[in-house]
Amino acid sequence: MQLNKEQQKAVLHVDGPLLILAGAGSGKTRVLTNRIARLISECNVSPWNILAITFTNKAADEMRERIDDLVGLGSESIWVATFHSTCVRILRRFIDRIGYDTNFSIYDADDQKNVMKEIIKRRKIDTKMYKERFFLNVISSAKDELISPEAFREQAGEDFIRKMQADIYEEYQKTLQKSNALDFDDLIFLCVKLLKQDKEVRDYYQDRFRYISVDEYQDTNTAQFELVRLLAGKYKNLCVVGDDDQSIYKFRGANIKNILNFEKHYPNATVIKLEQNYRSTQNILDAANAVISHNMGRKEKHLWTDQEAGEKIGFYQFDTAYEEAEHIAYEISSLVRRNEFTYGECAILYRTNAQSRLLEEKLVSANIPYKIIGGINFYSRKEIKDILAYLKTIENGQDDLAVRRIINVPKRGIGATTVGRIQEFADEQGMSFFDACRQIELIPTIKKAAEKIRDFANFILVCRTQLAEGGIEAMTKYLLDATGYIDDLRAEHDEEADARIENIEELLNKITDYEETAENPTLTEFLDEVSLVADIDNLEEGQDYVALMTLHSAKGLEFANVYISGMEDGLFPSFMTITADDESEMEEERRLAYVGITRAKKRLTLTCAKTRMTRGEMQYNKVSRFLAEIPKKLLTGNGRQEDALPLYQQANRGFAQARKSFRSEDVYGVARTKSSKAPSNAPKAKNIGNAGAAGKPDYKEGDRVRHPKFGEGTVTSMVLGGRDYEVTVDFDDFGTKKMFAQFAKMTRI
DNA sequence: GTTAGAAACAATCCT
DNA sequence: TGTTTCTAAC
Repeated sequence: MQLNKEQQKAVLHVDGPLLILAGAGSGKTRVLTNRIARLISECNVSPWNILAITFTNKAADEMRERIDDLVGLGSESIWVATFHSTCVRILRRFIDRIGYDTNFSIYDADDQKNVMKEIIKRRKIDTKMYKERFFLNVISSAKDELISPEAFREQAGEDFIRKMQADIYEEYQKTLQKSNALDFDDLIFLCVKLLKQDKEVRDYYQDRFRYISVDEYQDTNTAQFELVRLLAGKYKNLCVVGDDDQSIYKFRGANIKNILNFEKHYPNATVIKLEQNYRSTQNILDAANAVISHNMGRKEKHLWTDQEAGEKIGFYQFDTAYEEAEHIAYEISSLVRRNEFTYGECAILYRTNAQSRLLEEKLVSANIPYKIIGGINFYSRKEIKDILAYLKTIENGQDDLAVRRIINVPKRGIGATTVGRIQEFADEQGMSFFDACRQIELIPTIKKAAEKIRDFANFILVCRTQLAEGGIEAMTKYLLDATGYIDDLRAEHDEEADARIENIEELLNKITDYEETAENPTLTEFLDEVSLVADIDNLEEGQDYVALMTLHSAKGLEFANVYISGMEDGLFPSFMTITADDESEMEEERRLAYVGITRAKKRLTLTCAKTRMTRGEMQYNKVSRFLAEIPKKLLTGNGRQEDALPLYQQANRGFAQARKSFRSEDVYGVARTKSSKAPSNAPKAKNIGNAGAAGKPDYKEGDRVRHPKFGEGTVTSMVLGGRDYEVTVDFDDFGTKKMFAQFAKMTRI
């Protein structure tokens, strides 16, 4: 495919700041990659001097691949990375210049919460009034805005609450520093601090990165803006790509002004608009344009396509969310059967992760292969976090949180009281928790547990030797063996434990894979990679399954056939948005709708339900107001736009209070009953996509089996059809179901 | 110190 | 409804 005029103009631009306003589906990645390739082949730029920043690893990998294809030899020295991994790489080299150790740990949301919990306990703050989340949010937005604890205190003045927040921010930051740990926001914040403070480091990177590109620029926050400004400070060969209409990350500090005011920040900037859409049909594009046109204060764009109108947009309304999910599953099933789409071409999008459950259930019973992107990250599962805490302890003994997590896992008879005493001693002496463990005989209050603690500390030291001698994989295997972690799980003999074992094996695979592919594998680097994976990174292309994800995760992706479910006022736009007295929040929500609609290439279906269970409560929602914004002639299906709040009433804020909400008992007059005893909270072992290798199932006709969703049942028939067994099971609580063995995660009992 | 069962609480969206 | 925290009993 040829580049169009505007695309060419962007590709040919070499020196000076460049802003590319790229509408949805306008081929921005092509432009970015082609421009970089040309810099090298035509303009004599060394690959070593090029930096390309993205937001997700997936985007980075994709860009890397495409650049590799274009550039060939030498492309490996181009620095293509996410904001966070870029900062980690810089900090791993130079952070010792600002008071941390270069083998710092990275704390995830869970770790942050634990740190905050302790601070709150120590300060005897009433958790009813102030929750951990509240303070963490305050701290996070402060860091996004590059406000240090000191600056925060200054700004607080005499305000009581602000002063309390300042105290907590300061203590939180001290705790992290003492553990030699950085949270996600620190990665950017401290990198900016380093570059600002240290001229030598700044000069080094400014000189190295002569050509910088930033993708999804509309999502940058103040800290990221500053980082880019510092890096590009010398040569100012900065190319940013973005679309203000797709700015959907205000809640994590994204500042839309970064893109809107680019020309002010970089006065001689060239601006290029990419307005031809190569992705969607005219109808889809018309709907997207109609919705987004209700926003004020955007950069005017005229997205157009030379594709034909295509199918109308489906709009379906159901009585319950149950039926909604059923319909989607049924439709996908028949479209695939008629060879109109493959599973891999279909995606189901929703506003909140919680909506995935129902959809999942219906896809399972319709035998549709699927993969849920997001929800619980693989690396935040209990068993994985345990093992990683061991690895972190081995890597960085100062990481108190990691040490305390595993000191009694598996059970070593070291309880909360003992841990408390060690911590107390460590605090008094100003040493780390692990160092206190190593000198346990100095702690007078500990007698009985002393030996156990000594054993634990010695064990960690042995692991360190193992690591040095045999590498990560060998050491981890030794560790699992010596602690009996897997044996303990195996002894539990239930499917939940089995799933955990599988997850650990998966982790081992990742370690092996890492050690085989990395140039110079180190435990630190492995832990970095693990800490920085996003859910969306797990979506593999070319796999034949339906993708389920939130609208946020879907940004940057495209699918031939897209469903947006839960198009209801109160869900999408969210209840929070409707009740907030801030029109800009509604605009952000509308941009999210725009992002969702523009994901579709050929076929788009919007669905909603009149009733929906949320947190055990029955909710009655109107049709989403965004549906009222789509011209009627573009729609087909049983949905009634009239059931949405009419446009002229949408400015009226009073109605939110009138929303009705009953407890389910009140509606049906029945108490809630316990359903089947199948543990629905069992960790989902592996997602369907990986299950392909499964051979013959270990059950046969007449066997009793257990299914994660449907509980126990009896196998009534098993037929080999196509490439997999078709199993029919008579479930005790759910009746008879027919499914493919490969996708039904059933075990014999 | 450990465990199970009950009570309390909670969800936007993400690197 | 699903998950975390609290409490009591071993």
